[in-house]
Amino acid sequence: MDAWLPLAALMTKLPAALDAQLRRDAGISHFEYFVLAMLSEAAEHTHRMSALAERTSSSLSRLSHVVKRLEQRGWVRRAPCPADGRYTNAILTDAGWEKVVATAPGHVDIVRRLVIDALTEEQIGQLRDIGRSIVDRVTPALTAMAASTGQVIDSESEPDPVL
Amino acid sequence: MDAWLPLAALMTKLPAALDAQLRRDAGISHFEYFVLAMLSEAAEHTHRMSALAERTSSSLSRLSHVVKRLEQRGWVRRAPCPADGRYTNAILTDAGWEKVVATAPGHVDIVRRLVIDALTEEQIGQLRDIGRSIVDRVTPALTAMAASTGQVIDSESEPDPVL
DNA sequence: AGCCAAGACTTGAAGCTTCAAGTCATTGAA
DNA sequence: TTCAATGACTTGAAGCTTCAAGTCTTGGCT
Repeated sequence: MDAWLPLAALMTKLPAALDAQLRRDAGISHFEYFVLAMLSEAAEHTHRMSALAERTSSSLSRLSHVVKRLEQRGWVRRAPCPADGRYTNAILTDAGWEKVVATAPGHVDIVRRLVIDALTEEQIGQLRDIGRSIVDRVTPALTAMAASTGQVIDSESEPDPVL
Repeated sequence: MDAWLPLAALMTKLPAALDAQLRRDAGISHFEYFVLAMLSEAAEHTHRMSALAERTSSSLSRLSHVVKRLEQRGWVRRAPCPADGRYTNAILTDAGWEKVVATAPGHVDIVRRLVIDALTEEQIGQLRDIGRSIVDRVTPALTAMAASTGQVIDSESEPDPVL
């Protein structure tokens, strides 16, 4: 409880703060920014939708809706993958690149102020390790739960550490 | 970046995992559970709406909508505060109490498995301190941003550490 | 060749959150 | 006393996410 309550508070408040800054200063949500940022780092400013969903930890459905909105705003365009027509590529436009360049400094600044500056050098290292450990547990659990909708966890007979 | 990326991943995936477990096993969202849990810990199983919003880190509007749904499901009821008619009390019903009692073990179990068991004793202590430090920074920043909608952060002329 | 199964999205509807107004009770000033 | 002003919600609409189907392409089987 001692450690869980602060973490629970963190998980609700920090995303809210990041969202508020981006919405106020750039008119986009944190998730929209994150999608643009991931595309800006990709080779050719291009990503398959499924790979982008993976990188942004989102469902394909959510990503599809968001990319449609970003497309309407002129920051992204979509094209079927020339090599394999089953895939769709999301491509950052020039306007999209400029949006990222204009928006990134303010975002980086608030992350630094709210997270990095709140901690000592030592704590930053601890946070990295703790974050990785938890994410490594959560990721397979999330996959397992998506696969077993409607079932109840049986912690007695199921020694699998995943859940 | 080293520490930020794991934290960003944590903030999207851990809430998703908790939500999935509660939705699957109890048919409620994590936020709905949290509201019921806070009420179950309160004296008389009662809280003013504004105090409950504070404790759950949510807006009054969001809480109002959620409590309405919980009321429709019979787990909560609302009554104006006898002492001061401006306030509204949210009160956990007997059925609501039973819902919490039935739901808590599964939720506690998954938090333990995903968070606590992923860490050493030492890391749990570190996480508590890190979480508190960040939340202490984020909370006033969030308040400040709510108050200054539409304005741009000026990091040069504004030495205030809040943002 | 023809078909079917699998994978990769896309879409429409339903549910939840946010935003902007609106309502109601109480306090304080004229 | 009367009447803003404040504070505490509540509500309806708009926007975003999730869920369940539906579409389209490719690879493999016959």
